[in-house]
Amino acid sequence: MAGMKQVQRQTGVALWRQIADRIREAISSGAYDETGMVPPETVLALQFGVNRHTVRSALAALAQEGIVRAVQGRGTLIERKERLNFPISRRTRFTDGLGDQARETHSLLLGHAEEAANAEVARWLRIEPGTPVIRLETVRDADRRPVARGTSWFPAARFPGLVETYRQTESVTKTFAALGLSDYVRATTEITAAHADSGDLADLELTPGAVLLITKAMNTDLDGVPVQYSISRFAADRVQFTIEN
Amino acid sequence: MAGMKQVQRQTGVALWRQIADRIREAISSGAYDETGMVPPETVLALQFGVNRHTVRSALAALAQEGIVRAVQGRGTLIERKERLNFPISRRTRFTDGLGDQARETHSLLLGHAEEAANAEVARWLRIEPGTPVIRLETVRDADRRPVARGTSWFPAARFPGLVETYRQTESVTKTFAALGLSDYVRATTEITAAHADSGDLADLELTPGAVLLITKAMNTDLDGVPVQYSISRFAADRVQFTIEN
DNA sequence: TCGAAATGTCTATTGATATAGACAACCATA
DNA sequence: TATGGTTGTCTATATCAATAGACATTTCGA
Repeated sequence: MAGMKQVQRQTGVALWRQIADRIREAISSGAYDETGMVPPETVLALQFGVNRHTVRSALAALAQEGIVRAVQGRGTLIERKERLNFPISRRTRFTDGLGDQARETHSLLLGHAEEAANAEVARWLRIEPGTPVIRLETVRDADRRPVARGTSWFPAARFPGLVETYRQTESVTKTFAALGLSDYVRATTEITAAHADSGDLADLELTPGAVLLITKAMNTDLDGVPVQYSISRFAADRVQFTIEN
Repeated sequence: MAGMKQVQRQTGVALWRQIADRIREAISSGAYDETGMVPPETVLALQFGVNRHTVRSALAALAQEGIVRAVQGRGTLIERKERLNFPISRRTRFTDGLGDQARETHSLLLGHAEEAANAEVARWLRIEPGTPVIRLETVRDADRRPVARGTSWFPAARFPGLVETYRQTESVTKTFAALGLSDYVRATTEITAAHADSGDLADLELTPGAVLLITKAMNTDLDGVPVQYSISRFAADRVQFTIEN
């Protein structure tokens, strides 16, 4: 069964990085749950058909991410393996959706602006291009680990003081409530995937080549009037989405 | 504005591949729609802060994928930029969902087997582990381009002759209809993202490091009894999902 | 306490990646 | 048809990625 877990050569992605990605995936899928450890370097080298030093480079990268910890004489221990689940439904809310999956969640406001809606934002919010909108740039953490970074736009006229309220509540739901919108629903969600860009790498503490799940979502009030359009970029190795119909 | 589009060095992902991924993304987002061409190599080299030869490696990779075509003396033309949209709803069907986005769709049956349900399949189909199930391995094309590869499981007792029917109809919906199940609904969809593995690279004609959207989906009959569980792996640069609530 | 098994460190060599510069070939158009 | 702008090709060099082998160090159990 040697060489079963194949890697590709000469493709612009270093073998050690491909192997790191495979092991990370294997860890989060529970493949090593019995021992709580990654197989020995020599075994992995045999499985992937590469030199032991190449495996060591991969494990060093995972150690850097805090996923594993090597102990001389014992082996390489798994430190962390969770993947958060986000339900997507008419009632989708970021923090509530996490439920008891995280003990602690935070939303850090990176920046904000009041600006004129561009064509895309105007289309989603169903307003005229050029209408004033408020833009928020946020990073969301769960248990001190960044999970997603996002940009949200809101019609400016409807939500005066939104920025300050959001900064205090760290919650869109609470901000809406404080500004007189007691309930809202998720109308549309688009999901794509892509590689992380340099901004993602910094904000989400990722390594290049990392995979993102990207959502474009629109929320409306109970009359169907759009109140929020947001683009969120999730670290794909930390989350999954669930849709119940 | 030089060096605006940043790339990361010494991270196991070659610069030319990072740049290829960025340009691919820029193309599909319509950034170069005005000219129908990629900017000149010297301009890209300046933007990314790399040598022109490095940009050429990236463009060569995109040409290999059929996304661009370089013409000496003129520039590098964009050949293809589409991204298919898959609506996910209670009525989700693969081929119908594509609507008029593709002129021609195919489903190639790679393999099939009758086997005992493992723990995961049993849980999703709500049957006892060990119950006989039929497994289908398929690759789906749209306009001659592979879009997704998938594995589906069906309760064997309920659908005798399923394999032969599917091979003829190339459609789950038509197969169900032929076997007496006139209608069904999508109950649950889980979405994750990951890097392509070696099987994906071959079946979907991808290059290593490519990004996949992965769905685990369960369909039921109108009484809520599971009739199909499937894991599908979509080439992320060719598709997006839309959820309407 | 010895030995097996595991990670840590070092040297050396080869091939892929990236930079640098120069010039050829080709296209559109003024 | 001359020119500027573009892609194509070649040489040379430095650095990173990967292989190979040897041996040290640590842990754990027989």
